[in-house]
Amino acid sequence: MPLDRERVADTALRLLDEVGLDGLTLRAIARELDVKAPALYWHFKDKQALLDEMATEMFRRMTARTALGPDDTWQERLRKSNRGLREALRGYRDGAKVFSGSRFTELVHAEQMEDTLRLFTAAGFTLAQAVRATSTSYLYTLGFVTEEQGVQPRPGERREGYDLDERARSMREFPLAAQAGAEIFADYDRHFEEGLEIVVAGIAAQYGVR
Amino acid sequence: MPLDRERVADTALRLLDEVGLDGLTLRAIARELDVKAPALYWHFKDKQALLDEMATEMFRRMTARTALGPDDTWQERLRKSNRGLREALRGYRDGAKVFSGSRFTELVHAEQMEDTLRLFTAAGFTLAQAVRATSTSYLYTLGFVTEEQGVQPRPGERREGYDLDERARSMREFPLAAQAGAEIFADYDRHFEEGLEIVVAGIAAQYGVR
DNA sequence: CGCATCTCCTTAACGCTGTTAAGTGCCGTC
DNA sequence: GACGGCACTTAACAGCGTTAAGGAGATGCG
Repeated sequence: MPLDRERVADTALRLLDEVGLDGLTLRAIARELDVKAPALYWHFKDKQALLDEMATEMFRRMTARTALGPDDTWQERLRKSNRGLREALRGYRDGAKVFSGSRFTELVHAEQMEDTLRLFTAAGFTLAQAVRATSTSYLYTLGFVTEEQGVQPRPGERREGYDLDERARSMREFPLAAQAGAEIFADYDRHFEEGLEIVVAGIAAQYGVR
Repeated sequence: MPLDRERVADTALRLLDEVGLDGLTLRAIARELDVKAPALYWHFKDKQALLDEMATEMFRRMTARTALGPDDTWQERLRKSNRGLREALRGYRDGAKVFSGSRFTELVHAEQMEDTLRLFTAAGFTLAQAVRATSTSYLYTLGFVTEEQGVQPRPGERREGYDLDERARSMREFPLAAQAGAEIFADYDRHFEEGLEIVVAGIAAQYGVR
């Protein structure tokens, strides 16, 4: 049974989660598929094309896992989709890096986008406002998870060199900044939600839609 | 006259802007400095340490270029510092990627952070709120420029494969999403400002501070 | 002065990477 | 039964980050 793009992307995603983006070599992926590295070039024109397919697959799994109610308020839609995005990115080591460094190989996102834009315009937003609202929250989430995974590559795992006590000690001349450490490098779940609420509240305030 | 970390980082930043992160090899940096690649290991323990120094230098130049008034309102402070951050990141090809993939080698950011947190707490925010407000805008900006540079590596330059007409054509089943293209992939300056205003308004609304 | 030490760099090499070229076996069609 | 395309292998290439060993020149010290 021959390979296909999907099986390669699936295996590559599994491996990505184990070894991270640096360890994700074509030879390692090929080994996992019981094949030699150049075989991958039959299915992808280069490594970036494979990464693109991986990002696309991440998005597919996100939409499959995230149930979006058709009767959501725009606020709930924004919360659900951004939580879903965060979970999708956190689902793999370096997920945010891979995702933001790639482009979709298909129009997988058009349908969800259309649906959300319809919901927003029906709620009273102009199209431009709807786009601004959704991208702003999207970009926040992307930035958030990128930084989060810099400290915490996988949920529960912590990269070395982020010792809060030592940070506080070295910053003792800057008491507020020192104290802020606990507020920055811990409890990502709560902090993500708080930032998301800021964006949601900002959209409501800025565009006068509730 | 021997090398030092600063001259290496400075040259590496210049080269980064010319050739991008993929082309930024130790051999190329060394060549630019009239030196062989292993010489760099006298000044940096590995390539990541050099990238860290580059990010630190980017931050230094940002603070040097961005004048922050001591009597700013918190809104003006947030606008200024995030505009400054965006310009700093856009100042180099792949600037956002390098920046968000690195960690500072010194406490360069503690002073500005302290100052901003002081300003925010004086304006009525709790420390936790101040941190949430500043990080949310920071993460938005980081996400924004990361995506921006994916399409537009340098101001005025455009990566291939982002043809708006072709995108619209392929999405003709999804009219809103198709139309949204123009709203997403052009006029980054205005869109950055609008997103930033959303975040500012959200902070005011969420924490009841004006 | 003479010898040692430290600084800063070179030369040579290692294992690994993405990628290309050429070749090989298999399967369906004429 | 020859042919052609599919899906892969083998072999190789240039270039990568990195390490080991060594060497020239300044500096310190008896």
